[in-house]
Amino acid sequence: MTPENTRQKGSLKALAKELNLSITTVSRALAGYSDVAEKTRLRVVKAAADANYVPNSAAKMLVTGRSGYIGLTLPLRSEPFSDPFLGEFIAGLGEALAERGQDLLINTVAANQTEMQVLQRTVESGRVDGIVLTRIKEKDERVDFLRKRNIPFVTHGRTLHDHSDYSWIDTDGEFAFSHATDLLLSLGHHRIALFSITEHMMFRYVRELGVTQTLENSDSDASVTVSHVDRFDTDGCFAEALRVLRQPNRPTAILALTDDIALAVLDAASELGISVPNQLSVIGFGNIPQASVVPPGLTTFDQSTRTTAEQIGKVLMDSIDGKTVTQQQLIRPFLVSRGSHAAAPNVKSSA
Amino acid sequence: MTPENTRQKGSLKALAKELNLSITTVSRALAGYSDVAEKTRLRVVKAAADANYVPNSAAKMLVTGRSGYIGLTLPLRSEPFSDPFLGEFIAGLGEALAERGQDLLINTVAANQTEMQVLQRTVESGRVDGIVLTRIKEKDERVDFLRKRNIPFVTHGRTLHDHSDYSWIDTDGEFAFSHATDLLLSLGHHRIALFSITEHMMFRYVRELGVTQTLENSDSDASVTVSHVDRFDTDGCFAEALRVLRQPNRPTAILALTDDIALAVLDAASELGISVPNQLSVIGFGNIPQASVVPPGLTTFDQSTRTTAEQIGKVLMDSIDGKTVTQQQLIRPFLVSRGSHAAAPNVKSSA
DNA sequence: TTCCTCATCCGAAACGTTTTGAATCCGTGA
DNA sequence: TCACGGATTCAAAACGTTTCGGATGAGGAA
Repeated sequence: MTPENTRQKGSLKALAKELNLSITTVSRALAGYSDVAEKTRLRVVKAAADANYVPNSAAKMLVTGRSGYIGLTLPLRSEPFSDPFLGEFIAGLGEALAERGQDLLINTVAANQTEMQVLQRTVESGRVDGIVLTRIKEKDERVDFLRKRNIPFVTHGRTLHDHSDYSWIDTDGEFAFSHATDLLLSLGHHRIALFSITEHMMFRYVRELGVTQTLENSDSDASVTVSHVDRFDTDGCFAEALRVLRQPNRPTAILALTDDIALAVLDAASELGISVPNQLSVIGFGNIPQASVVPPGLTTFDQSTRTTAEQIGKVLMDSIDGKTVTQQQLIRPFLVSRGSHAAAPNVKSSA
Repeated sequence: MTPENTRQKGSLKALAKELNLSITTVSRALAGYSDVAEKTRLRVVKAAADANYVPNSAAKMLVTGRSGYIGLTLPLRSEPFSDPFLGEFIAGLGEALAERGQDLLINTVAANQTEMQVLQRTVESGRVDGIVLTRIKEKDERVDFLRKRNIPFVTHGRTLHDHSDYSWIDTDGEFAFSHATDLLLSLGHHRIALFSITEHMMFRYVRELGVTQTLENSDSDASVTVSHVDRFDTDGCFAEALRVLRQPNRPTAILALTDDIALAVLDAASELGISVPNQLSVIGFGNIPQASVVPPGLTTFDQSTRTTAEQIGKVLMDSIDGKTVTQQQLIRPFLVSRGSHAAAPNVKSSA
């Protein structure tokens, strides 16, 4: 049905010759400059459409110095396989970029190189107009590099110090875990366990802070014990949960830094015949797909990954366009209340 | 610690001047040609490393005609949000490409354009050396376009007709559903319902085929009724499941074309107080994260998305290198046997 | 000495755009 | 008739590579 006009050799030159015009004029006509007569502009546009003309990306890039690409480096393969976060994130990002005509360039680091090398090559080769960084560590050399290199970038998450002079979007983990702690306290829980992670990620820091600060500021005599587990090691999480739950004075509530960990905790509870939420409350973070179907339903926080990614895309676009100075945003996750939390057992003992 | 040599103005020209050599020689030295003296080669390589030189991507692209990018167009936003498939797929693909130094270029289609337009622009602008296509329809114009355009591409899935002259990797859905049907028959099920989808995707066709063919070829008098639902419309799936399960002679087993649908079916069964697997067997496809935690555990097929994506990457690389003719592969999913299937109730009635 | 070969290096073209600064054309007012 | 100005158009440079076809120089054979 459609013309199916399959060009092979595309170029302004060919178009120009066909139209008896100079390359300059054709180029400017297509770009919509006002110094080309309306009549010829129409001629050119029509011919271009007929010839199925699309400007060569490399040539344009070379002369304008802009590629139209945003760089994102993929997590290393050591990271977990089934990560719903990644798909969501990319989808959200892609959408924000598409509106402005940018595309997303994804680099995976090969076996024989480091993420920093990939990042450096990507930036120095002029492949990208901007960079998105995820999984920010408390101290992150990638941030230092990009800052020094003076290329637009936005991070998902932030470093512990010196995060005032670059743009970032972060999930307000402190708020979430503070909220969760308050919730547990109000339900009469006194012995709380926090399952945190071993990695030095910034989000670990703020989430732990949310718990400890809230506890300190409360007039409750509740206490929290912290475990540090490898969040990608399900067996390890499970084992630690078993250990904690077998203690004589076991906690009545467990806060898990991620839903994956919460899942392992639920498993362990089930293994030990501990009923959730009657004998144990569990609250996670992330609202992964499993959360809604695992019995009795995991109470957790939704971090609206997609929205966050869209925000990141927008801020980055602004930054590339030179429109704004640095922007920083803390996005509040919201509690998804399901069946895994309840009032503490033995409520009688509440002062 | 590191030199932190922040170049701003990179170019062969600068390097050449610094070394008192011609641009040609520097270029050829870095490329490892044999017509540059070993001694100067070492000098050049050292200087390049010191200067932190990375060749400009656009310039290279322009002259070589190769970008080093593989194109992947993202599903439209109408698709479901939480799709673990996408992340897996991109991760697998990225990994295969990284080994050969290719990167992944992701295009999202904006609101005012079609996927075909995006694809065409991407190809015609010379942005990519090859294309990966997913979600193949029974008849797919994208395949036709790429074939005509004569650019390397590999599809995940295949079209119904004429799929012999291009490269594809597909999941053997026919095998899986044939297997599942056999399994149900051997467990004594006579009334089977198949929950299929409304879209005209190629995978629908082959999965349905697996069921019907197996049934025809068996000497059982079992029958199958087919429902067509919108797989992204959870409520619709649920409603249809309710309808089917409320029938006087309701099926004793349900095959769901995807795990999402299976989840809705499990929900409906639970709503009606029908016990799975005692009164109803349910088998899905995809092995999404929920499958392992939803009670009583969803029996389903794992399609090893990551491996598939890696294969696609490899085949595409071969194709770009001109190494091979078309390659086609059917990857067998494997059954993940969990708690949602069992022998049919009323086994006495087996002839 | 002269010529040839080999090793090494280099100038210039080419890739397909965008953009600058100038050229051309036309009508109008003097 | 001539100069001027505005509206159009264009030639050429530039972006940073790769590569083709020599150029240069040294050493050895005739």
